[in-house]
Amino acid sequence: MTWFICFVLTELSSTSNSLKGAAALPKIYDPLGTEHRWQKAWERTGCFQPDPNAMGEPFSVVIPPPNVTGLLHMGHAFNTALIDTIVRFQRLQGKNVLCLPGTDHASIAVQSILEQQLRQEGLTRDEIGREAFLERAWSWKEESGGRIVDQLRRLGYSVDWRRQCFTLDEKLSWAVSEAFVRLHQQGLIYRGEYLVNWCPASGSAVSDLEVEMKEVDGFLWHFRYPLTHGALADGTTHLEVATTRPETMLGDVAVAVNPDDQRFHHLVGQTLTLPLVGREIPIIADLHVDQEFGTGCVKVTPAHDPNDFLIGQRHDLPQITVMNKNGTMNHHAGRFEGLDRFEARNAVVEALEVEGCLVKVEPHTHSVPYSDRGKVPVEPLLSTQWFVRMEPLASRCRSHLAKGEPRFVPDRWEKVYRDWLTDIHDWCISRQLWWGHRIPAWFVVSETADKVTNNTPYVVARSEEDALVQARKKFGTSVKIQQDDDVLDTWFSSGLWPFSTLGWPDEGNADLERWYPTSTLVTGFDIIFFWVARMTMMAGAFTGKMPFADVYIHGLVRDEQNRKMSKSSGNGIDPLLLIDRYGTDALRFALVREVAGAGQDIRLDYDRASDTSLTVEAARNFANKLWNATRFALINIGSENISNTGDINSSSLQLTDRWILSRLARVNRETSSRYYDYGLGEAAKGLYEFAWNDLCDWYLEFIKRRLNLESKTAQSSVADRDIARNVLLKVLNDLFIMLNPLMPHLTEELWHGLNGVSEDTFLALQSWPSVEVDHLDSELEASFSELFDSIRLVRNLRAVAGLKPSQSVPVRFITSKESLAVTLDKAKSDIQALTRASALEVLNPKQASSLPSVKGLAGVSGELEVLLPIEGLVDLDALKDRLQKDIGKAEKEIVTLSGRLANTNFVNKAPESVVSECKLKLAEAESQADLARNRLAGLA
RNA sequence: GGGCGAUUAGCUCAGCGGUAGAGCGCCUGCCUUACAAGCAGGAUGUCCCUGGUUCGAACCCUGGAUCGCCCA
Repeated sequence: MTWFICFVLTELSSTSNSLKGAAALPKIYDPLGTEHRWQKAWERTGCFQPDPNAMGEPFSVVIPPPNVTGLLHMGHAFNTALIDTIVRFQRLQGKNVLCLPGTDHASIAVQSILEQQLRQEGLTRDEIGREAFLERAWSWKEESGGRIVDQLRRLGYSVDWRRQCFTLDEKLSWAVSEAFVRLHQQGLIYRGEYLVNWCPASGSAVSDLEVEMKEVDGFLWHFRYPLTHGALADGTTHLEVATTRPETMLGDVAVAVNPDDQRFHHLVGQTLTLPLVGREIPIIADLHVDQEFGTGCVKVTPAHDPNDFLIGQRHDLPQITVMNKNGTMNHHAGRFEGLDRFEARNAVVEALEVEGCLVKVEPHTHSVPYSDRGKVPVEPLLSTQWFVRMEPLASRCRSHLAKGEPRFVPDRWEKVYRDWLTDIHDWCISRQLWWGHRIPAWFVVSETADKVTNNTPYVVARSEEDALVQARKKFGTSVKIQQDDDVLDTWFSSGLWPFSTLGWPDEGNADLERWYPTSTLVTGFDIIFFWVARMTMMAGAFTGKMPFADVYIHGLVRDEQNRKMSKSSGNGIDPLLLIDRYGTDALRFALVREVAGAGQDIRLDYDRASDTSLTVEAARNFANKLWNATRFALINIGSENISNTGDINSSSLQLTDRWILSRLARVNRETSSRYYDYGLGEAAKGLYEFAWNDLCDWYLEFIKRRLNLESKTAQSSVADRDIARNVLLKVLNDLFIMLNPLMPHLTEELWHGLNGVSEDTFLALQSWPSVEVDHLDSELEASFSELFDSIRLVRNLRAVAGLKPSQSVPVRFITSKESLAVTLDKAKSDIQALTRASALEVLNPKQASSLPSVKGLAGVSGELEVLLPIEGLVDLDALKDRLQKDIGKAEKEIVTLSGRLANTNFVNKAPESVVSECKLKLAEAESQADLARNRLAGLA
């Protein structure tokens, strides 16, 4: 390890001068090697593998299993950063933490990869058969399925890799078949023929959730359907229908009009002759028809449209399917048989035009259902599938929700979840695929001539043996059974994830007893329905409990143009590229820091030409800042023993020590409550400010002279030096722990480097420091903020007057504010050092007026007047400008404040404190204006 | 059609009743022995518009605009 090598070299090359050795540490932190090294050490020592029997309140999280076919994208990085921050924080709080990783098997995605491979070899899955196909699938999974998991490791995820799960593992598959059997026993699973979303690309049914509506520019075709029995008395010879999908007209079984539509009232009950087909179809009246849309006449195709399906049911119409499952037309399409559905569209239109039935075509934008996975329009198709009856499951969830289970953060997502559970449709769970959990149902094919039909009886069982026993009991000893070919929706197994991964249905499993229900689920809002709701429904059914106490919903990472990152639009930003450039900790910190508004999407700035991100770079710079602060500590402390005279609870603490310890205690308290409340972004920001501003900009500067006994300006004793050293160590070590959840590698490295801890001891397993309430001192903090203003004022004057940094000049503070004078006086030597003052006086106005007046640099801030009594070599004009500006500012304030005080309503109705504060400010502004005017006059 | 969110400095976003904030970027000066991935100083805003409530509104309420998302 770099640190230790450096230390060893130090010891060898110079006897006791650790300063020199530490100074030889690189000035720039190199994250890559460091991060890799700690990731290996954590995994090698198994330090994130909890024991269910260990002490500590349980805290558990399951990670949203990424799809095995996936590659790490920014969404994973973001989700991981949030989960790992929470989990590491809880671990530091002494909880017995389990964070359980895994992947899901992604039926459709894997299957389409494999089928593409087969196509390249000129094969189809039917040709090689189910067994060979699955063999290929498993070997693909072994080869490529681990990629995303390895990528997750690079994020520094503190999960228990030993417990890693895959939805097709034996353990999880057992849970799936058990769940299916139990749901079936409870009458919550049924099989039937319904209109489902058919994805021709994957050759399978998909659920409602896997369908995405897209706005598409299409056309509205108007066709003329002639009346079967010729013209009516009023001259009507035909009806005009409008459709966006002409090819389905081959399956039309009726034309519907609104019963209230006077235009067509008299036609209801008549029949039309369907062009091209010649079928006689009725004109019916149905309330569903919108009179305003199109022609007011709707062609009804129950086998190819969800609304028409319902109309068909209401009017007892036949269902004529005109398409095959691969999206081509079938024999019901007559001469169009064999054509693809989109070719058929054109062909049908042409044919209708030839027959004189095409009235007009108008451009028309409408929404078309697309298959999420297949990226093609889904076809509503009649088919026999398995469904889960959702209402009973959802209703149980609604009762839990009424008791606040689970708790949504931010709470507005609760409504989204509840609304979905309230108007819920049954879930089509069968997929006509091979890669997945095969449905544990066996058809008794001997009952239907060895074929599976819609009427073939079936049994649902935990195993083929069981199935056979059941089948024999019902249908006699000579039955022949055959397992359903289909597999279950991947989300069916993902729905069991929080308990199947912990050992369910083995109720006595130690992990399950210890860590179920889990503590927090962290996921994006885009899968509330897909996954969160499915988990709560399954958990309710099988465990009687909600699977997690809290659901922390986060937004999506968007690209620099605020677009959702997606594979298809090719706008993803590769997190690994950013990690290579800036380090994992920088990426994690950047992502979390941006998330303060919980649940909001985050936009990551990114320059595609150079693969750089200023946001992540800023976080990288922060890491470097911490590295250098620690380097500073090492240079100034080295490996020397610190004498016990430097006790940080001693009464000889300096004011600056007490100030930083007060800040530390406050930041500690704020940070832990923010971590608890999922205010991760705020926690990150607070720590950033504390580390950079309080610690580096001020405290380190304050103690430089105390640490360096040899220096000319040193004014320190060994005891005082050691106090500063100990306070610095305390602050850094606490800071490392507090930052550890966000930047685990860097803080681990720095902690080891600073403390010389053995390699197998980890910061990640230490205890969160307790808040030292005795150190809290808000008055002191307030006076320090005045002190900082005073120092800034001097620096500003020096800058305005164009003094070189090397020019040392005397400084005179004049104030009538007693408390400020005291603070300034106590901090005299610090102020002198930080403002390069050759001498420093703190006077009250009376004392000042007794001194001979001098020309010089003068400035005013609040109730403080600063005078740098020097002449010559300064830019007087700039100084006058500055004073003029001060006067302007003060005068403007006087106008607003006195205006407010002149308002009797304000004085009478506003709270006393606000009014008196206003008066105080007015007085201040007035005196400031006076002082500045006097100074300006003095310069003239 | 129903619902949700956003609109604040050039950019990304905090703030959610008491004189507008941060980071980045920008300007000026500094290689000051922790850090130039840094230090010091500085500039920058009709807080989307509109009414209203209030002594007082970026913040609460009406109405509207624009952008984005979800559901039908």
